[in-house]
Amino acid sequence: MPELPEVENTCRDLHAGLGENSRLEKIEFRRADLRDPMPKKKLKSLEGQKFLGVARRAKYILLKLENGIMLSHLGMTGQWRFEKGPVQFGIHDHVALRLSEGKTLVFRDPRRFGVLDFVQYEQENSHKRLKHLGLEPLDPEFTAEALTAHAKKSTAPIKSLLMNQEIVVGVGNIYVAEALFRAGIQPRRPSRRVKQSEIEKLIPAIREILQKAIEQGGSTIRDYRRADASEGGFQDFHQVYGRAGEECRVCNTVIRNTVISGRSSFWCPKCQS
DNA sequence: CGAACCTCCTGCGGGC
DNA sequence: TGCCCGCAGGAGGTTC
Repeated sequence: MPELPEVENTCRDLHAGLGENSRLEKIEFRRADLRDPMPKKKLKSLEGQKFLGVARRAKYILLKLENGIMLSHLGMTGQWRFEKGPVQFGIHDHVALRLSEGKTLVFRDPRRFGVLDFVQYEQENSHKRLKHLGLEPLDPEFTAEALTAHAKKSTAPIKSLLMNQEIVVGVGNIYVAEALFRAGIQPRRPSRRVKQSEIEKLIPAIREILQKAIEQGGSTIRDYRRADASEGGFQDFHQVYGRAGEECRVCNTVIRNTVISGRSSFWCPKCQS
């Protein structure tokens, strides 16, 4: 489900909902594993500690407490939500963080592709889930030069290159489609054959799409919800994702869906070459 | 080695 | 109406 804009909004919601002085009173596990077994003991060691902040790295959420970091990934259907007072748990509510003032933060994840892990402060860059991550697309280090260096030596379709989290993070199946449309590049083009001038368009295209999506609260296709259970709004701005068979809003050509590495890939045959 | 494929899991929408 | 199939926003492991 969630790509950078959805994770970023989740982080902002968590930051706002936790406020200045929230404390983790208790963590309750309603099952033992998500994608992997959760490190119960290590996470329980965070009980009693204050939340110091919320950060995002790639599609990971870092809940920073006094003596360690709770790392979460939403997978396809993960969701954090705040509850006040007694909680009516659903079957897919797997973890509950009991906070001060009778508030609870609930992690729900029907497909259980999500992750909840523990990271020590010294391991922020060396933890196994964080150490292989590539550039943040909204950071200035994500440049045409940097992307070209990878593109030149890759035969993979440009779409796959952009979704490779070891190269650039946060871009998933929705936003790669939208960014390639904006840059006028076919998703199947071999990376090494994408011209320098096109890469130079791609960088701002990715940034602009992600920024706009963040501003709109992300895309709600099915499961994604903000921490207050409201929906995102960027799905209304999708130019190609999920629009196979419909007309391109720019040139009226019928949008196509091609399978690349087993994933749906939406594009306009006229606007993208 | 890189790239494609497979897998984990549940729910839902479309087609019959 | 009801059942079955295919597909879904991720990503790590396996295979070729």
